Amino acid sequence: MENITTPQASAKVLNVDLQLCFALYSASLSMTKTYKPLLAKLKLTYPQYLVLLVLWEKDGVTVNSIGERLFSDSGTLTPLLKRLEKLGLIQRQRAIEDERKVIITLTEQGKLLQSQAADIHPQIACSTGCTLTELKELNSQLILLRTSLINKLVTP
Amino acid sequence: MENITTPQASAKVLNVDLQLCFALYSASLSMTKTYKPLLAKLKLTYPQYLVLLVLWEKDGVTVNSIGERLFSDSGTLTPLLKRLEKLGLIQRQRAIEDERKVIITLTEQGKLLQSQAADIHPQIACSTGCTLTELKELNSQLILLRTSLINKLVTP
DNA sequence: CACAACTATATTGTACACAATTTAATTGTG
DNA sequence: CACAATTAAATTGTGTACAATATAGTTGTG
Repeated sequence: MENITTPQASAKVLNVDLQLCFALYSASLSMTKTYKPLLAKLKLTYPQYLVLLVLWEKDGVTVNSIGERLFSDSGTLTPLLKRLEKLGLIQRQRAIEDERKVIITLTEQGKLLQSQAADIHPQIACSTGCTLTELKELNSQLILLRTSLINKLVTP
Repeated sequence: MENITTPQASAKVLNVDLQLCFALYSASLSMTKTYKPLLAKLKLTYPQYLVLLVLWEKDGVTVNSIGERLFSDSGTLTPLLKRLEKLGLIQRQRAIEDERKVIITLTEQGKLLQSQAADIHPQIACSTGCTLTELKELNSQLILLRTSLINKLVTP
């Protein structure tokens, strides 16, 4: 029977390698580093790539809807989207029916990038050293975890 | 039999929710957000907390050794450590035997913080909605993933 | 229709993350 | 011992992440 209040147990719990948070954090950063050289060929950063993934699915959407999809807000997205605009990949224009909204649309160049990006995912999947089944399993576990954490945040 | 080259399969693979990278990224950000209010009470950020976890295990170490442990470099650590110094939690001093090295030592205040931080991990574990077994399992899967990714980075 | 409340995005400021470069100290070689 | 190569940190510059605030447009209510 473990007693969490003993100094030994407390030290264990404070060991960085035993904390899921750190595994998550370092694995996420490693993943970003793995993407970096592949995305550099397309002159994209990893968060920019995520935004494009969302837009390739469906564009002509608001900043907010991208933010909901990616769990980020305008403070992050506005400058990021301006960089994508400067790269000529998207267009930003105020909605006519509600000028508070900014509609993000892919340019032809932005649409064309999709086919070039298609190579990336399989290469990453290979770098993980996991089988497709393992990847799917880990993916759904992480989504469950994320959902729990977010729910605890909203209603603590 | 799946053929990855069909437009359908390609669209699937480009769906952001199906990509492990995004699950990892968003779960990691959610985790950081969960820690934020708890760490705010100690006036710490999440990366600062990670550095302290390493130091609580063993202090009197170089910047580099902290970096190896946390997979980060001096560009990130130098300013972070200066902030911890300003908070009075650590001391930074050049090693006598090799003045290129900077030795990081916990102050008394920095050591005292450990007991206050002990509450945090159990609270996070609770927010994940996972059992201890599930947490350990996910943790080791993520460490394996990280190792694979880093190995592929070094020797591509 | 005036006007408060709300909504969508933008801006500002702090703190990473990380590549690239610089600085200073140390080590290996002739 | 001189000096090139190496090493450890620090610095610089770009790109997020995110809280807090500001701005501008819209909607609901009397």
